[in-house]
Amino acid sequence: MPELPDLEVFAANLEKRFKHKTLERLKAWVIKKLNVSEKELRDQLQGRKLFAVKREGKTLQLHFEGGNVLGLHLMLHGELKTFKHEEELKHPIISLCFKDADGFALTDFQKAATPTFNPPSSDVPDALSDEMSLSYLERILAKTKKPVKTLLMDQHVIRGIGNTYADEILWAARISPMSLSKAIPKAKVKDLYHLIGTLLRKEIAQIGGAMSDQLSGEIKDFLKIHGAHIKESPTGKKVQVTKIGGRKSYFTDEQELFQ
DNA sequence: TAGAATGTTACAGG
DNA sequence: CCCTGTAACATTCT
Repeated sequence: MPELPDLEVFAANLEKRFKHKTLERLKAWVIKKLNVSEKELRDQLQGRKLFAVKREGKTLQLHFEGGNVLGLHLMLHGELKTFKHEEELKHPIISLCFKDADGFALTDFQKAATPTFNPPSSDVPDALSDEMSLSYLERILAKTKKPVKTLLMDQHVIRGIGNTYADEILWAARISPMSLSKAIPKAKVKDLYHLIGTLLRKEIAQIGGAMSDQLSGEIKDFLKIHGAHIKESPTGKKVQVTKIGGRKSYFTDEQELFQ
């Protein structure tokens, strides 16, 4: 469920709760999408200390003592749930019990959320990484006829931006989400580039401030146009709705359509 | 109460 | 073969 800013906050909050704790027991409830056996996961991770939790694209990565990493992708409906007794979990995918702490689990009623042992590193730049340069954005936009929103959300091109923040970023940049990627003028691409970084970072700070130490939930308080309940943009223009790539998209006529 | 849900992927069609 | 758009996935919530 969460998008990049939420995941960033969850990563920080997982560290707050579990950093330096030893993983006592791991249980894989749904193994269909796991890239290794439950036994190998246990052999490699149980008894090890968690020393960092990072966000990479739309995944969380748990770094354990010994150099092994457990990646978690929440997909559309995945959630992190703390628990005292794992039998109480609804739709668990994988659960982790730590010494001298509660456990936490990845759950997903759709069974789509995926744990990955030692996820391979990616060449695709994360939206908040140094590799995400203006020249890179110019290059990929020039290459495609897809609507710009579709491109921003394409995880094979930029990692981390989802449906909600694609709308938010494009409204901030005053670019219509339906704009033909290659038709966007250079000056506008520059605006877009800077807004990706500043908007996401601002959102992380705001959500972080509002979340205390939560690991789940959605804070939509800071969204400006994405959401059925939002009728007007902050500048008082009517919010319009359409579907792009099968996903609801919110925009206003303040956003210029390039085609 | 039928439809929508912040994602990804396989597949169809051009 | 490359590019783009659509449907399916399984369940819950409104």
